[in-house]
Amino acid sequence: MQSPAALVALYRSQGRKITPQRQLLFQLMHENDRHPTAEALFAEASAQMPGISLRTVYQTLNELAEMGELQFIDIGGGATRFDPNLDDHHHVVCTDCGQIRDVHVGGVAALHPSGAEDFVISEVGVVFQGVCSSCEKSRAKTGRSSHAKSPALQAKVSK
Amino acid sequence: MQSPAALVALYRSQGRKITPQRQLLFQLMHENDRHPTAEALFAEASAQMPGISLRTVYQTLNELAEMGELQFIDIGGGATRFDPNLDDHHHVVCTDCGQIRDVHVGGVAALHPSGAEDFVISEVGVVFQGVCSSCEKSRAKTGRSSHAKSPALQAKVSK
DNA sequence: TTTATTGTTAGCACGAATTGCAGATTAGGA
DNA sequence: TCCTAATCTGCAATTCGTGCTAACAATAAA
Repeated sequence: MQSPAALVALYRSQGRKITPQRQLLFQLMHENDRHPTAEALFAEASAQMPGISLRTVYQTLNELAEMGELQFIDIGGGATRFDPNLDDHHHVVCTDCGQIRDVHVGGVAALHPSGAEDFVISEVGVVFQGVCSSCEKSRAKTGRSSHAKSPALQAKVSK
Repeated sequence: MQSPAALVALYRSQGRKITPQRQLLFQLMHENDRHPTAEALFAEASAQMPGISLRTVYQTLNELAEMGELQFIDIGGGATRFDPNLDDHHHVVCTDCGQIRDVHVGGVAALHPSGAEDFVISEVGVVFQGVCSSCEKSRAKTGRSSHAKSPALQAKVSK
């Protein structure tokens, strides 16, 4: 998504009001690459603005999504996460700790699905699943093939 | 997933019991390529076995997933859907009506994410988003660029 | 076939995530 | 400063899925 300043201008140009809540959220989301859930963002926001409502966080996120300033990613597992990165990118998910990281992948445009000839494709998303280095370490240490998966991810591994 | 008969044998071999509920669900899921939600499957099952519980449907689906007989797919939009197709395949989603179709995609194994060098990747999933032919038709007919999206998919389009 | 043993089922309460609603507030223009 | 529409907040309601438990039924044993 754009910078907080640019968003303020964009909002103004659309007749939307600039409230302190929105400004705070603009800041917290700007260049945030942690793919937080609404609850997580709410927690961060609450730290700086005690009375803010979770409802407002949801509203603002939806607003920004409608405006195309951010995307929702739903990689199975309860809460929807948001991604302010508008570049052409994809994601890797650690099946152990649940972290999501942005990655760039070449050759995606060359992929062609057979069996969907009657579809007009507009987007392609690739999700890699694996184990991150820190989880890999704890595995080796404890000897178990995998420690407790983030509950949200259990049996949720889609192909 | 395997045929109902094979599943019965598999269940027996694991000391699990063969109940009429399970048998019905085995049938309904076998070669089902509609990627139904638990609710949808429950509706189909209820038609043939009036008293069956939604709880039982969820339980059986989880059971089969644990046994590796089916996978859950979570392409944003409320309910988790299940896929009894164990082949190496991917999905196309119609952003209008929400239908999901299996597709085969070549070259997926050759994709390499840059930015995840510290991950040990185990799976790759590709999701295409587009509009199916029948939705494309209704678009042309009504002139609107897109009719009401399945509510579950609104602003849920992940990349 | 009858019985004993356990795995299963059915329901309902509960929990997490998210949205609908309505009254109280407030940003911004006149 | 005043007005009005846009916002925010808090709570109820909704959706999807799971935990718990008493009633039940599939099997193995007698």
